[in-house]
Amino acid sequence: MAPNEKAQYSIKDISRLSGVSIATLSRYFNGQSIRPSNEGKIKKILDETGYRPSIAARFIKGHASGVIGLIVPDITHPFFALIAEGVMREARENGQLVLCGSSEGSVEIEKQIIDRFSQSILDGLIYIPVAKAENIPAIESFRNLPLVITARKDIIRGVPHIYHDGEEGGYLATKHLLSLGRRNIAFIASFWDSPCSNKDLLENLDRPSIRSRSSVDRFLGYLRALKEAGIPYNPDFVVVTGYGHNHGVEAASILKSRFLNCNGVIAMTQAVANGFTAQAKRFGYRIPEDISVVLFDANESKADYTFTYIELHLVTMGQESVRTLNRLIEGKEAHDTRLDVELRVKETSMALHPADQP
Amino acid sequence: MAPNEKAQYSIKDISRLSGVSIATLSRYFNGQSIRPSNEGKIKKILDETGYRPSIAARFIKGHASGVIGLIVPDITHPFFALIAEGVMREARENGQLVLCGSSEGSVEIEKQIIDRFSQSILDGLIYIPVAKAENIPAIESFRNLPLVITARKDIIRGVPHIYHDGEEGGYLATKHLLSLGRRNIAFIASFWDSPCSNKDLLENLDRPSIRSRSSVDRFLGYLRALKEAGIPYNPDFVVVTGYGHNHGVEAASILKSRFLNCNGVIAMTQAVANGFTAQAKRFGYRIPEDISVVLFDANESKADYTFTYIELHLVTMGQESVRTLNRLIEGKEAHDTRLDVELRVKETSMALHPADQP
DNA sequence: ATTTAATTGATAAACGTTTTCAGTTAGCTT
DNA sequence: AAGCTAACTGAAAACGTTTATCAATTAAAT
Repeated sequence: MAPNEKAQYSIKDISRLSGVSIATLSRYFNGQSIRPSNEGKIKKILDETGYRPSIAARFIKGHASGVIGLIVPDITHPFFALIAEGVMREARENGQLVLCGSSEGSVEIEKQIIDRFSQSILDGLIYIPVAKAENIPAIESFRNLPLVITARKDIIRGVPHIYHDGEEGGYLATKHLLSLGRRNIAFIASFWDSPCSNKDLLENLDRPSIRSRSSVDRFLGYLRALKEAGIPYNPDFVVVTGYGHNHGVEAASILKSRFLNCNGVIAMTQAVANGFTAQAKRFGYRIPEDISVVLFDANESKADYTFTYIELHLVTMGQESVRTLNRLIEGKEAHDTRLDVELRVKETSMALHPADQP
Repeated sequence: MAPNEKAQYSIKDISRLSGVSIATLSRYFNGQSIRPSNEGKIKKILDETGYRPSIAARFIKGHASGVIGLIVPDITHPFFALIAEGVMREARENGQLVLCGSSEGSVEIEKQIIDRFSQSILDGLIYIPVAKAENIPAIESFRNLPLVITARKDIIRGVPHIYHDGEEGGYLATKHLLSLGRRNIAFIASFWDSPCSNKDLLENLDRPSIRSRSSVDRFLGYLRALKEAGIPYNPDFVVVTGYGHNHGVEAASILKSRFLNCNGVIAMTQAVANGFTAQAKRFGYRIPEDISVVLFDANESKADYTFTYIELHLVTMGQESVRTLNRLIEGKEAHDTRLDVELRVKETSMALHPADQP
């Protein structure tokens, strides 16, 4: 562990070079008003030296470091990358920096990251947990650290959560398919791991091993829309699987094997939707004529979506998380924020051919 | 700016509680051997208090902070997200943290980030520039900071660059299409912005406004493969555009308007490939029967690729960047690393129908 | 020219560490 | 048991900043 080759200048050097006292320099850097003539001298020397006060030294004295932490389950997943983008943007606009850790979907790694973060110089933390509350490791490490939980709800009591309305999303998606005359609507639920083998999500709504509420919430919206339309719930239309392309492929195979004459599908991600579509086409179905697909947004380029999707405003979610965190850092009150979702209809959305209507 | 509510315990408290001197505690935390009886006492108190030494205070004393910086042009682009994943993984395995900034493709924002980073507590920086060397802002801010440049080559003299062999990638892609009997191969080049309007890349290889070498390098490989096969270069087969789905769509329209009877396409990204495919299908072409597509990898889930692609080992690139940076931080020599690329043939790759062979 | 208010500088005490150096201990060897 | 090492220890100074104090200076208003 070699010593760091430290910044050349200290506040003492700047004082000497500019002929302005240390105290005044400190006041200048902390936004108090100083004599214009001094300000001129200081600026000149700052320009020449490129000096900046040391964040570390200020932090020791109880100043905010301007660094916030962000823990995401997987930075390569566009869903989290978009949130991260929002976090970084808002942080930057506030003059803050972001210390970022990707837990790669593992509780163990998440624990490691939290451990490291807790001895760091963070002013606060934005946390997207992999697991449910009871499994959150080292939760006491957060003791005195302002904390915001994002993209999850009801994880830790007394902590603000920023999330979107998954139930509404599921409802809008289902209602859209119904409006196209499609009544046999499959729901492909995605979980991080240990998916419940039971396809009937109704019986698993509160299983502690369920890694993400998203699918469950959306499923509740799906149920509500069906009920409103007077369509009885049939668990055979539910597939419980993962987030990837392969899971979409798998879901298509499973649904086919159930002989359901399904004509609408709700997928949690683009990857699942693509996998499903590829496989369904191999089976000879036309998409979207025979089966119409709706998915949930997680993409930097909305143009990539062929299908109608539910817009989740993920960048906004990231930004809002920082705003909320900064309220906490400033000692103000902060509360949960539920962001709205929106249905975005694409040209591929197609009414079921009248001949096929029941 | 409210003061941070600081960690409860300091090394003094631990000293008082354990009856061991501050100096010995410090030595203990820095891995020097201490008397077993003291070690026992210390461990007991550490368990009770959860105390960790403050990174900031250590940094002031010249210790490494264990924090490295990462600047990417766009964290939502899978290309960079994968590199970031590699960086974070390797950093974590070394007990380091990553301060991450996304410049959103803007030189201005990049400048802001560099500015903030330079007053921070970084041990070193991994930098994926948006622009070419002469446009890199505040380059002097790096003066004393260990620096590695990733996914770019020949940007700053004397600084290690970690990049992949773009020329070889272009060559492999082209050769693969040739091996399928396809000789009319289009090359869709992508640039961050201000693409040269001139479709003849040959005349633009050194334009300073070209934002990314990737397309140019791959283009050189394309030329080499054509030459080897004895096919004369025809600039009409080149389209210069951007990175998005819409650009793929546009490229298909442009190529069609040139009446080229193109039967192979090389795209820089999945988005471009998808856009191209969608539009080509609208024009009535069969993919891959009529036109075979090869693209360059930037996806967390390789299963998403329908098409044959060039594997870029982006996570490895991130990891290797950290390894190189750490050599610099330790004061050792470090040098450029060129990572190999590989051709991954997918089942959709299809020989041109004999009837269509020239 | 006088009053008032705003700014200044020297100094010193923090903040939580590491480092230096002189002093202490424990483990060996006679 | 004494002597000799080698390993360990503790007090205090240092790192670069902020903050508080207080007397001294400056600028603005009358």
